[in-house]
Amino acid sequence: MNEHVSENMIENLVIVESPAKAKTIERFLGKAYTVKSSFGHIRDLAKKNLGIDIEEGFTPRYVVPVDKKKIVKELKELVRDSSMVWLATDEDREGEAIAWHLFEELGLEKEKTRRIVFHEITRDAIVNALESPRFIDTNLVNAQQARRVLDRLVGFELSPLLWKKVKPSLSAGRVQSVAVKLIVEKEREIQQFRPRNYFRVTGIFSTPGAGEAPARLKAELSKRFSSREEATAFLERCRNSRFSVENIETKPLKKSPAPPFTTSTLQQEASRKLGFSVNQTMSVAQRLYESGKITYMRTDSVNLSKLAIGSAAGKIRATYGEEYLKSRNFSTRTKGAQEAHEAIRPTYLDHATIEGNRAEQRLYELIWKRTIASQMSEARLEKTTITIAISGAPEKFAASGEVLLFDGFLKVYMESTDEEQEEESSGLLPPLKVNDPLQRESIEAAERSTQQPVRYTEASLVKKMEELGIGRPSTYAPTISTIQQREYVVKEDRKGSIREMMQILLKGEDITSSMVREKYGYEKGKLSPTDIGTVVNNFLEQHFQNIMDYNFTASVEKEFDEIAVGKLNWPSMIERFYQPFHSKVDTATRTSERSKGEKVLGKDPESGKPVSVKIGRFGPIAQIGEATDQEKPRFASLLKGQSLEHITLEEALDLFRLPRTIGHFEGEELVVGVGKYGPYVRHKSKFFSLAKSDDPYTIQEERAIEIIMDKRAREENRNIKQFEEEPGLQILNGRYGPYITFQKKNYRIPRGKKPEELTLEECREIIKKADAKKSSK
DNA sequence: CAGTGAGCGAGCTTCCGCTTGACTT
Repeated sequence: MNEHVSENMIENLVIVESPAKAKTIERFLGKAYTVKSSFGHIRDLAKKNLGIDIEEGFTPRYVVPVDKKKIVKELKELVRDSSMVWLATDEDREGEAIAWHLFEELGLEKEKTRRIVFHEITRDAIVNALESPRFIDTNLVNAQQARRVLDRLVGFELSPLLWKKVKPSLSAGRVQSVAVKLIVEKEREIQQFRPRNYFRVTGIFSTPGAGEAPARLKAELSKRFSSREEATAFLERCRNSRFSVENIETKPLKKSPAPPFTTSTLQQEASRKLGFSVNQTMSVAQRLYESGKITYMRTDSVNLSKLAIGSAAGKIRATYGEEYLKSRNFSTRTKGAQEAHEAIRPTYLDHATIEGNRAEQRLYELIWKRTIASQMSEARLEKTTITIAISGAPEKFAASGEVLLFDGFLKVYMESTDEEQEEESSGLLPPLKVNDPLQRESIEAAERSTQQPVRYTEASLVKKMEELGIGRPSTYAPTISTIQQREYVVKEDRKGSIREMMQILLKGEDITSSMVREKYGYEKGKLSPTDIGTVVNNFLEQHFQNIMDYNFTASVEKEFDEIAVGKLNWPSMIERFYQPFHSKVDTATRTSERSKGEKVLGKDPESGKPVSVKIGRFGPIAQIGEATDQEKPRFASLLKGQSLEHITLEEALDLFRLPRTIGHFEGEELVVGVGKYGPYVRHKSKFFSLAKSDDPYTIQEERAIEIIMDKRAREENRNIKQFEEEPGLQILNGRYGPYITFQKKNYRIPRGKKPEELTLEECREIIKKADAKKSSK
């Protein structure tokens, strides 16, 4: 003890993953504890040469990445001054590995190190944890190493193969490639889908009330007709039929609340109810977490702490009354869930709303409602179905209605679904008895079409991935960004089209028919594959069926579980996987052609040469002629929105009409083309982007000049002010409004200041302050 | 930054999962 006496001696150093968590725990623990965070993993496989010594039994080569050097140094210094180090990282595979990496990298001593875990951040949970320490679980760490090594081998052997066989800089991996496959397969289903039209029959009936006002009732026929003739024939038969109540069935119904949020369900509901992208949801949730308003937002657990359940109960009792309360805990059924944390819930359940920006308030409110509702009574309903008989016809009409007897949790929150509701069942039905006659008002046969499969949104893709056990709460959002960044998939809106559907109406004695215009196929923010996504997917499916199988992750997870309990040796598990995998990579490298998705569309009428499309080094291109010794083919990039799959010969030939000269201006040519950044007009070697509404094939000289003048006016407008004494300092108008630029750095103008009235002194002051603020951070 | 696409060769790209800054005019 004497060799190192420091005034800053720390009795206990506790290390957790997240700084926000560290702050909370420090509050619970006394002065004898210093709590720090590791900011996640502090070591990873080296990037060079796989980071794995395959020959040496897959020995991992771990390094501290540059952005972690600082925190590691800081932790090392703290460790030196500490009597006891408590590794309090999460109780799952990754958390155990983080603890082990800390132990190794910080050079901890076994006698001075304890490993503790807790699933919830409450005083009790933490105190209990401190009382029952253990040591690092090597088997669990090995399971993580196996997971890490497998992912590296897959990713770093498949990606370079794609660079050779498809296009540079592409990527493949256990998770992302399967996510892309889901989207490619959905698109295939949609292409194979053939809509079928049918007629749906609904009738409106009334009670021939004596005295009181007649009540109306809408009912649907149990049978659907596949043709206009059948539907009309049915209406003919109804013309003189009598209708009566055949049966009345009343059933009690219960609805239960959904469990509290996990990362995946939060992303889904925020997408459906608030229109947030998964990235947006995560960054808003991160802010709520950091400001202490919600619990941790990356979790697969639906568990609530006893404390939370108790305080939800108090809130519900006080606000809605005892009959609305039903405390319960949910259990997780998700594949591969590791449940290191609680569900996502408000830290303080008595706060129904919070301060913050609009997005934060809305997301918080959603989380609050979902959590509270999960602890509330079931809703009780009564569902009534009335069957209506038709004289002289076997078909029946049915009307159903739901009556809410007790709202329960519905008072607070109702989960939404991805499917569009066909038609909501009506509320209260009129009081009727069996055999009551009904007056037929009208019967309508409306033409409908079967729905094509629905494309994924970001959030519904996350749902699917979670179902398959692919990816983790911390990677859903990044994975979805990656597959869009690689341009495997795009998020798009579809305007939809109009179609005419027939409506046949029986009213009084007349049967009339009319055509009704109907919008269909409208989509917002749906994911669909690009050409590259499809080509890469087909290539991987052809050569690596096992990795592309939806069950691949589930089956390796089973083995990781066996490693985690010490029943399986991790290098031999990896060996068994790697042998056949690597030889497939080898085979594909040697034998397979470059996978270009090449397709011949036809012949160029001018030259008679073949016209084809394929994936080139820079993306999809069209080509006239073939590369031979004598000649070079002509190339043109496909436009945005065009695909190898759908492009026609005419559209491909059109591409070669660009660039074209459309006239002159100020004595120079006006040339229209399509470049990397879309359609442009070039004038005096300057480029001007065309508007979305301009078509490069038809645009005229006059409009091109207008675009040029517009741009010039905007540039003129860009300069607000300059100072003679300081020519490098300018006040400019930018995309986000006025700003100051000086020495390649930009500065915001404080609120309340008019940019054109700023003096040089004031500008210098603003810059000085901003720089000072920055360096202090 | 508004091309490119033949071929050579150097050097780069890439995984999943754990975390938050850095940027944010």
